Amino acid sequence: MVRPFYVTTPIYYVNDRPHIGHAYSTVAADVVSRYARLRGRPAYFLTGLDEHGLKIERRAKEEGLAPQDFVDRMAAPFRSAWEELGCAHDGFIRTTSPQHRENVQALWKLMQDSGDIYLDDYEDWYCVGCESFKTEKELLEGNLCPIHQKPVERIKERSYFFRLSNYTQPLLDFYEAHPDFVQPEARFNEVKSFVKEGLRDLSISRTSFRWGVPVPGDPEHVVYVWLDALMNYVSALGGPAEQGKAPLYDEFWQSSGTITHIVGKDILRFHAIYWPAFLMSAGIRLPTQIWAHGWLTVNGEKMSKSLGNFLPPGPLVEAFGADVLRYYFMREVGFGHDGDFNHRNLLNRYNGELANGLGNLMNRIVASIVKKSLDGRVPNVDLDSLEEIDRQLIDKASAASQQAGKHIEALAFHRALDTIWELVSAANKYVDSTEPWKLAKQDDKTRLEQVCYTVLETLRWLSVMLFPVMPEKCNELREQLGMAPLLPTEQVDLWPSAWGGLRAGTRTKTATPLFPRFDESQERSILERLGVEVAPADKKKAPAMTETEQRKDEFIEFDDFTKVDLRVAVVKEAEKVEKSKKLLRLIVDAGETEPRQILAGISEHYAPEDLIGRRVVIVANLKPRKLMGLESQGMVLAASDESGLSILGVDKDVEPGSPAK
RNA sequence: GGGCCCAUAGCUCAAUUGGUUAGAGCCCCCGGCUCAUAACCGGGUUGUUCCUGGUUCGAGUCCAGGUGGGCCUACCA
Repeated sequence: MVRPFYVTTPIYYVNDRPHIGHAYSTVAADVVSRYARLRGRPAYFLTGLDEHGLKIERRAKEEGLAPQDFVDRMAAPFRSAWEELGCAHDGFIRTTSPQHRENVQALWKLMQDSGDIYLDDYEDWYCVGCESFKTEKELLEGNLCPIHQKPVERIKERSYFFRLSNYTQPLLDFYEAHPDFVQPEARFNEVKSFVKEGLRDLSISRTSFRWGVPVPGDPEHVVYVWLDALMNYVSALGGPAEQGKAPLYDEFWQSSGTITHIVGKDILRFHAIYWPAFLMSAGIRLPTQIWAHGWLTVNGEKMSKSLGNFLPPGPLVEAFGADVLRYYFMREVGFGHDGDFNHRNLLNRYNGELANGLGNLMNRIVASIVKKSLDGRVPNVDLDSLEEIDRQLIDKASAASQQAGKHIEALAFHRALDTIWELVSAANKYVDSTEPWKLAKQDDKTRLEQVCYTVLETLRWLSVMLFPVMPEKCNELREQLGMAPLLPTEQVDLWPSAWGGLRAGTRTKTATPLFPRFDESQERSILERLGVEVAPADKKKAPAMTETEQRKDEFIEFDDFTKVDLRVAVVKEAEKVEKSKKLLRLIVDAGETEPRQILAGISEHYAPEDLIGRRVVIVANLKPRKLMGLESQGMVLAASDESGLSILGVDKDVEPGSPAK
């Protein structure tokens, strides 16, 4: 029950400034770690920064700074962002720290001792933005990286390799034995099917830049940034380098505690495949779970610098407060799904749930009825003499507490909050049904006290259950209840389970409403200040695609057909493409000044020599495309059925280049 | 090409894993209340559970096929 709990966010690349995507991951990690602490578990929450790599080295140079000075400068906004958001991390790892570098080298040696590292030549395209090699087929037209749309570079170097191929089966066995290793399940399936295809050895060193951790014993090489980065989860705790004198490492990694890595879905492969393989090789225990969450769009659009909707958390925190933003993150989108950050929606949830729901419940009881009729004090009631309707609310609270706890443990934050709001709603209903204001007028003091106590105690429960998500607001709520701030203590489970924790006679306090409602003009000015364009009359939801539009005609226009430039061409040369099963490389004369190179996937059906001299029909204006590193400047038409494939030709020797129509 | 996931009210999502009449929230309309932040409470409207078939006493749930969407992966010209 008191197993240690270790949760991490990804380490963010310092080249960026913090945005709500980073904030979302970090808040989630903060929420689970706060929850674990409330349950009395020792918890450690790690976040940090990835500060190495070619991109940083270059950026620093551009700015005329030493790399270390550059990253120092870029690190500051992250630290302050997490502070503003109330993310109380225990550790903040930076990959340039000596402790981290030592541990990366220690990991390297452990992997080397296992015989999993060897030296070989490597040549391929490299994208500086991704910090990774790209295969030909991934590249866009003109050798552009598909992610960054920037040119990749041809890099040939001697490189150390990790025998990832040896871990295909061990990984599959591990997945089999740990069916919850990756969440959500659909993502786990993707990981498994990727591994089942068989893994190739991984290049894990670079000589093309210096800004990284030197390979032990071969300082010409720098450790591959992903190996470097993944190691942070262990190095932050002291790691294998500090063997025997790293109490955090012993407590949170080497114990039987839970280790949860929260990651974005884009970096799942590194965490679910490479990282466990590295650890297996080094003989270090594996994490318990990798949780891949989705992406946030902003008002329905993908967040990007070029679109100008790159959203830093700072101004939002300023406008709404950290807890409101945290609440919105956790409430709005199912963890694991993609979601949308929508300002309008945030305001609706704020007014509808926080202000009208929870805030008003608190206000109507504490600042009004209890204050006016009970002298602002928690009444003394006999819990055994409560009425049925009181017990129903208590039962509801009990159920909510249990359910919400389970949901948070499963990182289903939206469900947890859903459950908790059912209780808020039930409590408001309870107040309406019991009508304490009438009891006050009727001088039915005993009943009035019972009703007020029941609501006050419900509020106390809520102040605990919502604490992981809204720590500040919950402590304010507690202050108004006359209670001390929550102080999680190891070995003590504070999660609500016993009714009656609120002491009779406690003096409640009235203060400003917890969540003052925004009226329309306030909403407008907030949105204006944030620079959000608001559609006047509820701009119709993204028009998506209407079903009717999708049903296109079965026919195409003649004009459509004439767009296709079909021509007769004569095959001049033909050869098999090396290492390819299906492709033939053809040089054809299409009546143009230069011959064309066309790749055709017909190698299984035609021998190259049988094609030379034949007339074929080609699509001449097809956009060129690279296949196996060779550009194909057109397409050879062929018909196929179960028995095979047959190239289309002409039955007279028409001139090369003749149009076909 | 191979694979995975999904499809439920106008929107966002539930449905105890095959069990009664498919439910919430938001939105909209009507009513009540007046302690409260114009808050709260009640009532009302909206469904071919994507389609077709199958298994079953019983299917939103399981099976087959199809359609549409998302994702992973691949030498699709």
